[in-house]
Amino acid sequence: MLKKKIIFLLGPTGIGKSAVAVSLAKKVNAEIISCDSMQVYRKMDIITSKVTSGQRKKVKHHLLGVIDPEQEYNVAKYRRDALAICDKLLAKGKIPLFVGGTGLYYSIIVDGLFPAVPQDKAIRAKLEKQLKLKGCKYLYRRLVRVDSAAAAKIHQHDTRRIIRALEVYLKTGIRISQLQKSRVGLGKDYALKIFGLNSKRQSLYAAIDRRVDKMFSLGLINELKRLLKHKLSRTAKCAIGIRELKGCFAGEYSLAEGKRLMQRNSRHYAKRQLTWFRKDKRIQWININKTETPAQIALKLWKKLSW
RNA sequence: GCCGAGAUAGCUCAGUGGUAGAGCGCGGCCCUGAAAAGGCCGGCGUGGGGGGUCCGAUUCCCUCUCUCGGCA
Repeated sequence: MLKKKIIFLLGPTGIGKSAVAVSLAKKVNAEIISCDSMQVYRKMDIITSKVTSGQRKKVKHHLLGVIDPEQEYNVAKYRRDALAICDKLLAKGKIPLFVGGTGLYYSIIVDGLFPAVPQDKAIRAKLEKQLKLKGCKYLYRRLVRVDSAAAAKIHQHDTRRIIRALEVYLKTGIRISQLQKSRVGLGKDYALKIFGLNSKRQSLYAAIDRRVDKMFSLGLINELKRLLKHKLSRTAKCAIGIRELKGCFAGEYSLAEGKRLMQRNSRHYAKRQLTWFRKDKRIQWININKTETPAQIALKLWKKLSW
């Protein structure tokens, strides 16, 4: 039996994935599923560089602006939502084209997520209180006692992961290091084609800087002022630009400085994305140069789509 | 032209008579319910050129070059 096809288009922020994706999707009768932790939010169009409504008319996009910024969102929700859409597309004969730069979201789609241990607010609150009172070393030592395998992988300053590992253990009595061994991805049942877009670091960084400039000319400030009237969830407020520009609004530094920080943090983010993707040997990398149009790049990808 | 200040890591600068550091930048890495988050690691640089003093100079002295400020 022929396996059903799924395509992934990955790459760092600002590389130009979105435009290429639209062009590719038209060629192969695909619909796009965003693989981006921030573009899921409503009212955050400019700040997250969502594709224009014009492009959305050409190809159907999923998981763009579907969550209110007051709501929290996370990997588990993404996996649930994305796979539901993926199934629907496959059922009607469309190819799902995952496009984005959130490495973890990509990974839990392709490789799976370990059995559900949702957050537990009460346990978290307790752990966070202990963190404040006794410091991260105390929590780390606790983790070493209950799950030394997890502790060996987590740095003692990485409080987020220490807390999660403890949370999982306290809630279920099972070690997170044990649970992490069982994950089921798509690879077995589907034919996956995974592309990564990259370019010279220098031109990537230049593109990122330019894109931030463009956000400002598109009305970033107004969008943000409107957005900040809402109480943002702790996930939504992580989008690059919010923290940076809040400082300007508070009069701590100039707008120019805020923009500089946005550009710098976006560059750092791109670098981390590349580190994440680099170790995944399934990705077929396409190096692009600035003279190529999205359509030309899409054509290149299309030619590599022999299933 | 004269007076003053300076010339040290890609940038801004600190410091010391026994061959150098900090921030930023930059690079590498980790990653399973916050992931655009969070965490870790990485600095041999002709200490502007030349000469002198000294066991030894980036550090003291002389000189040249350049930069900045002031005066003409």
